[in-house]
Amino acid sequence: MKKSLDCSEQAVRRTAVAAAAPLMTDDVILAEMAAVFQCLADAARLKIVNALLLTEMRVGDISAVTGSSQPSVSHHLQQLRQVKLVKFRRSGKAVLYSLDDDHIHKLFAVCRSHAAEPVAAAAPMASSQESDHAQS
Amino acid sequence: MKKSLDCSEQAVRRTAVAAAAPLMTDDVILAEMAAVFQCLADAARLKIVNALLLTEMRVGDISAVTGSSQPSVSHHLQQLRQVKLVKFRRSGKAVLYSLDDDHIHKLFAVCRSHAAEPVAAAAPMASSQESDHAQS
DNA sequence: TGTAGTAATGAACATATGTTTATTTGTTTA
DNA sequence: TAAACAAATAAACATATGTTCATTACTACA
Repeated sequence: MKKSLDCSEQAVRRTAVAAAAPLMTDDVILAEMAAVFQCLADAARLKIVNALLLTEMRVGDISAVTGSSQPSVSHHLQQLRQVKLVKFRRSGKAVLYSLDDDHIHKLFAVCRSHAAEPVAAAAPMASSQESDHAQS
Repeated sequence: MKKSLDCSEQAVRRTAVAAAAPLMTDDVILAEMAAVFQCLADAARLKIVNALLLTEMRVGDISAVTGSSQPSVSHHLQQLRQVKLVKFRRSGKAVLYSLDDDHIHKLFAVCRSHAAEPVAAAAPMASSQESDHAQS
């Protein structure tokens, strides 16, 4: 077990890993981020966001467009408000909801782009395991 | 109840809402997106992603850096692989994990930016309700 | 071949989450 | 002020999720 000026891949990695710890995002921020992603981790809420990408809407409209019940939409909107992804305003007897800032637009767009990506097109190479996708 | 060429705000909104439905993202894609966000909706997994933003690592390294148990990290990595956010390769007896594509970098960055945002800095204007944040 | 070292799997548990139903709150307008 | 409409709230239920502990499967190397 003697190593002097070890430049092996292992050693390089060890160094990188050691340097990683201090660069980790603060736990409080990570928790906030998790809450934001959590809000987007539901098809019903994504549908709501999708609807609001197009125009501001009343709760009832959203309910109609997405097919979720009124109380359900109301609950979802509250969660989305809590993480500041949507905001609302009153107009007459209606409460109009809309997306809050630009982050939500980006998150939706990037994720859709990722989700819509082809599944690495099952290339006809031998019969290597096609599960998941390791490489090498 | 007679309206001819109604240009009221309500009517304009009704039109927009009606036009929204056809523009909704496909349900299958939305489900995929929800799965992706779901993977990011956990502080432990976000911590793993955060670590991998910096360098590729072995499961054991990730376990050490994040403070999660080995089986827990392994489970999380599988979820992340399933939605193609991370990939892996073998190097000797180690299995090295890393982030798969650029989407995950963007998602993490945008979300962190959103989470780190100031809470609308409690401006000293009268004593309007400071809960959530509606805007008149 | 056999023994470490490393990662994946599986079962079980406690907790968190989304939906429904029923009800309440708050605005508007007649 | 009372009726009508719209949205928020609450309780309850079934389902999903993350963790732990124990065990199994690989891979490399002696």
